[in-house]
Amino acid sequence: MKGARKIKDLLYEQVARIGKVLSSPKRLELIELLCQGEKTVETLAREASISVKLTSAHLRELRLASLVETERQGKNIRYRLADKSVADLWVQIHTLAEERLIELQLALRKIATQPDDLVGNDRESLMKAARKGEVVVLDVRPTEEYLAAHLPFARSIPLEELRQRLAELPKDRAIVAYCRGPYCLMAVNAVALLKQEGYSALHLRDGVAEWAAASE
Amino acid sequence: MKGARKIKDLLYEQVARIGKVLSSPKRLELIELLCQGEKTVETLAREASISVKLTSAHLRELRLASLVETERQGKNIRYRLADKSVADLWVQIHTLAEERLIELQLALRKIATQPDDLVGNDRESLMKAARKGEVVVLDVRPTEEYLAAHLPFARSIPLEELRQRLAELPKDRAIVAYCRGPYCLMAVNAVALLKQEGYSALHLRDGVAEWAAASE
DNA sequence: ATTACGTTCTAGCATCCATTGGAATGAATT
DNA sequence: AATTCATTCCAATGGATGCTAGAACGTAAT
Repeated sequence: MKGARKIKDLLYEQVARIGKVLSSPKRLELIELLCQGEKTVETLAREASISVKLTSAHLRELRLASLVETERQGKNIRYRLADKSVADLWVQIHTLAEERLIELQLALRKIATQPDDLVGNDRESLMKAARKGEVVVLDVRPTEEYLAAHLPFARSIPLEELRQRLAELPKDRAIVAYCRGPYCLMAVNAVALLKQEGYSALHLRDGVAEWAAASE
Repeated sequence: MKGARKIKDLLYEQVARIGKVLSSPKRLELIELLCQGEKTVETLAREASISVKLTSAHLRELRLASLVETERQGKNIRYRLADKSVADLWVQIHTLAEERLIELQLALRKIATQPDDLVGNDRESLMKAARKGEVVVLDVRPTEEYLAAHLPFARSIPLEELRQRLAELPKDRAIVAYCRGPYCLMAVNAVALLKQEGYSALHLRDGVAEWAAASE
């Protein structure tokens, strides 16, 4: 019985390794980016606004905790989440943070579109409308991310191309834009642009990870 | 657009607050203990094998992250999880750790009962058997924890009293013992004792938190 | 009043972490 | 051979964290 403490300490210490990995904002951002699909270090560094070297160091931590895997592809090294459960954990932890942390709620309110423009509570009815063609679900992420995974019935127009490709969208139906998730600003910007141009646009906070985690 | 980075940094930083809280083994242990029900600081300190003062400091961190709540009750202050989602997060993070970390798998194998003695994959059939009375589901945690919550059809015999109360258990049926979860050694000890005394005993790794998280 | 329970403050110690920079190395493409 | 992508090593900085300890303080039961 005397060794019980030692064993327990060992067990909790191992779980805490996962917690440690989740304790860095930059690593969380990298995880969220990897939820969108495989990416190279360069891409991750650019999209997370940090140096390649620091990105490499953070990815190393993620790799040591077996949360991500790597694969060489020509000159590049591609990173991906080791398992869907990692994406689920990201969704769960950021959802819990949004529920519990008032500071986060306030910060999110600042970037939010008008509350009226939010879609979210009823995934099923959204899908039903999308299936019937009553709404257009619009994926404004970069094309590669759309190709890696996207919501059912979603069309792809990357935010960068949106202004030139407005003609592809109907003005007589609601357009529901989404991006990487609630901390990504692309959909917010897309909605702002669309409304300004006379479209009826709504904002879906979910990304593919949130959507997948909810449909289980 | 220039301020986008700042906003994002702020958002991920908030989520990282939750990660930070989960990065300490002792805090994880406290969370697991609180999954068993409300507890006083003294109790938590004793059961986590740390000083009251350090316990207080860790609980403070948990409180600042809104993961736990307190309530004064006479001389004592009782802590409880702020929400069921905190218990769910604990289950998810330790489950993911068990999936991804080989070191944790190895450590768990050391304390495991014989693999034959493990129950787990099929909660439904276990419950069906328990309902029919074909097996006895035995909760070996302290009485207060049993009273706070327990598995369906479970009987309570705290590990400390088990040896004296063996007569209450049938020898012609399987006894499935559980405790606080996979990192708690009480059920392992109970199974060892029961088998030694001629009972057919099995070990259920789940605790009430794991069970609740799975039935959603 | 005394006691028990718990928090807070101060202080100190050791440790780890994030970040940056420079330099070197490896692996694969061109 | 030169270039690109990525990791690694070294070093240094600043800051945060875990733990311990002593003392003071607040709250409520007895």
